[in-house]
Amino acid sequence: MVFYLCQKPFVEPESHFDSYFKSAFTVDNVIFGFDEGALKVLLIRRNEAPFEDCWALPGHFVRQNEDLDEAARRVLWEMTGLENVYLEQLFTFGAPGRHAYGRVITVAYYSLVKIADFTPQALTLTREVAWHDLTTLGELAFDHNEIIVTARDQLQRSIRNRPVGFELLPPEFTLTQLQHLYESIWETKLEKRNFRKKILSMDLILPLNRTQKGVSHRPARLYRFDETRYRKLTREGFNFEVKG
Amino acid sequence: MVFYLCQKPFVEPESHFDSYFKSAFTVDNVIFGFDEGALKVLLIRRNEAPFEDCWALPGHFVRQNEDLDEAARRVLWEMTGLENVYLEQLFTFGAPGRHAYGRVITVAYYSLVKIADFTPQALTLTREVAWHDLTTLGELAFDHNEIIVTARDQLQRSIRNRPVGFELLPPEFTLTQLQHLYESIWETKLEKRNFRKKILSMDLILPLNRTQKGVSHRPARLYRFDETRYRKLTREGFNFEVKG
DNA sequence: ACAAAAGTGTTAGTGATACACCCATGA
DNA sequence: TCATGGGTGTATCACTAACACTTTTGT
Repeated sequence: MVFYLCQKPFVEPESHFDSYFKSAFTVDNVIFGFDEGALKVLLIRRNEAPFEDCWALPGHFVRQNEDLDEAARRVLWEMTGLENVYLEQLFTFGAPGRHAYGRVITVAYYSLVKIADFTPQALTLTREVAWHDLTTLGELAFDHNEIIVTARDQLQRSIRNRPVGFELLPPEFTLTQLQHLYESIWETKLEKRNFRKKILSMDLILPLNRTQKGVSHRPARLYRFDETRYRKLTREGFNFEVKG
Repeated sequence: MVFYLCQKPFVEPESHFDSYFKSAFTVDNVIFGFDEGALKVLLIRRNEAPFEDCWALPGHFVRQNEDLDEAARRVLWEMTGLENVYLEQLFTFGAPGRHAYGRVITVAYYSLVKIADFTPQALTLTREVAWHDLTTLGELAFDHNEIIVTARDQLQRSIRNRPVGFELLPPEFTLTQLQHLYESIWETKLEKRNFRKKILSMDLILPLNRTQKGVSHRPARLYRFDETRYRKLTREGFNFEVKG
């Protein structure tokens, strides 16, 4: 038999704890977008040391009384102007020595956005903001290359069971665009007929009476994602799944 | 065209950063075990304020020059005597106010162990160590109940695609034990014949020429997990999957 | 009329589900 | 001999995978 006895703590720090309260933590945001058939990540060029002038993830220190999620949102907004972005916690990186000024661990967040919905702008602590193609990234500040690799792995896993792909596409898209999105994230080729059958059989994307404009071949039909229906099906136990 | 210019940082902290270096971080370990048909978690009774005498996850401060993974291993060992446990990072909890002595964020780790492999013992900072049934947990220190819920959700997801279940069972186990393990983690009932067919068709567990002892009914055959084969198949693109 | 991508149907095989009875052992 | 859980086979259905040709549009 186990007794649970759980009182409210005394607010009376003991002195031998003081030595632990000398660290800092930051948040770093990995924002993915998809454009011109390629996966992109939003980077900033730093305005301050260390790594001044280097490209880096938009990230900065968390304030003393700020929740982590809140800090991630604030920092993203302050550095790039992006607002109302759904950020998900990814992983925490805390190797000693990863920051030159002291012990700093960083909580990485990630998100998927539609590139057309935002016009990133260099604000605080930022010389420049730009979308970078994932396949041609150079060396970034701190351990940010490693963070991006982790985020990309996570993305590869998560598009399998959650319809996250739709978050990266414009509201109206063609099935071929969706297929290319999966192909570029997984770095594979998918079979057109089976992919379409699978996607359409879920009844999650609605055909519109509109088609692509300005292409020099047969224009493709446009579709949009039926989020309401997705939520309903999910409540009923439906499981989204696309195989690679 | 984007230029990447990424120099080594100067080690010259600027004074306006000082205010950020006043936080601490801890690691907390959620160690799951499985015994008597029920899922268990390893808890300690605390030896120091805050929450002295309360049950809590084995967790403590990370040292200044210690990697997070390393700290999790050390703390687990120091508090419970468990060694050589494979810990995986789970999530980071950082609500302001979660610790009475200042801003403390905690990186939670989790692991699955075979209960019989260890004899937990109360060491540093620990009055008592014990396995607790997950279904009858009382109120724990800090936000540890929330951390355990997160770990449990993660466990429910991860036993689907990784043969983690075998880590919780003794090296030799019966198929019914394995099925009960899945059932208690998912809180569902599975169909015996189909479960066995599915598991055996993967050729990952080897039948032994031994059976259960000391049961008052037909004794079940014992099996063991073929880890070598699992690694080989995984390299070849095989995907473990058990459906609920 | 040609180039370029859109769009579609069928078949064979594999895996999932649902279901009921006999077997081996200890008490 | 009875109670208890161990153990198996088959039929149906759903999904996956593999495959080639016709359609629509712009140039």
